[in-house]
Amino acid sequence: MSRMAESDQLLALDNQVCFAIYAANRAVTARYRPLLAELGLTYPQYLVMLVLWEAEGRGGQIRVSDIGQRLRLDTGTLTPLLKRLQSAGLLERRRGEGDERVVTVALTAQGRDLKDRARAIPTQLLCGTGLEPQRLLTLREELRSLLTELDRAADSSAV
Amino acid sequence: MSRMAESDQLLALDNQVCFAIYAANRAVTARYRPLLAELGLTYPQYLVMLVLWEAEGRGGQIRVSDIGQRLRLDTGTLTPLLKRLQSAGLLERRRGEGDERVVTVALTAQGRDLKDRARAIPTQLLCGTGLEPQRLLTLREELRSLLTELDRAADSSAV
DNA sequence: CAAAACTATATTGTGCACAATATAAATGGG
DNA sequence: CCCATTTATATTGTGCACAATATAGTTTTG
Repeated sequence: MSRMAESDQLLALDNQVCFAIYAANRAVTARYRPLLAELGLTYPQYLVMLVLWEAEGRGGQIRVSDIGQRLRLDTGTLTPLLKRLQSAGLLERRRGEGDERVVTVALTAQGRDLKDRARAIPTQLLCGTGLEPQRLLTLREELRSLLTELDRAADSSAV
Repeated sequence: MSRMAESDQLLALDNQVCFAIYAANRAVTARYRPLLAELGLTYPQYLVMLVLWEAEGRGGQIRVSDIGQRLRLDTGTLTPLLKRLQSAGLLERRRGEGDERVVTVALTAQGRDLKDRARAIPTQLLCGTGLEPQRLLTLREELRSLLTELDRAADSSAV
């Protein structure tokens, strides 16, 4: 079939799982983009809002580092992103009373209300694509276990 | 189990396939980062080099738009990236002789030689993580078919 | 053949990601 | 108690992504 050397097959773009993930990730976020634009959100901002909406049921206060841990993002990403969400009026940032190092994030009424409009997003996305829910569930679990193994590998090679 | 409303389940972060892809993508590229740093490449630069190494077997000349089509990236991403690879001495960019609008990219000797060092990357990555090749193949195929269906959905809703 | 439409790349601006570093505050040991 | 260490966030700088627009060159069409 191919005249490529075996060692070259390992470098063929179509054989790279990493490229499949990379391309799929961008295709999926591109699919979200027009829907989220109606809410005035980017995709990473949407993920932060998901975390904040979840936190509502557990007191409503959450630290920047908690968001970072949940989304695996560092402050270099989150600080400016949260400031933009604050400018948009969706949340407030406050220094912790007890510990002055901590910054606590809390939704505003506007931020809470946005959840009602966001509820339509997952269904809209699914309907627009015609993807089978069961296949997506399988894919999600495989990606999750990939992530778990990458974490374990990273831990075992840590200093 | 959960006291969340059903409509809230759809917005739960852990139920989002999109977040699973997003997180997995960043974890995988993080895994590549130290290996690619030894070659002086970032992850997107590595992908471009894969395309160029493949093109070697077919004449060695490739247009910017060909790279863009293959990687699904636009010129706003590729132009500065290619300039950085050119500064690194890995490739040359030339205006097309026939059509002055076209920019052709060709590897330098140094760019071609880098392939020998890159061959170790896929194996190194696999060994470092202990992932089973068969599961990765399955995952890759599922991501590919997801991408195909997203493309079809995008086409059918196009103007 | 000239104007319009199209094509290929470049530029500009915004918003992530992440490394490296800075700053400030809390904590723990001598 | 004081200094070293640790912790939490912020800042800076580099490099993607992508929308919008610009520029230049080619093709099509009246």
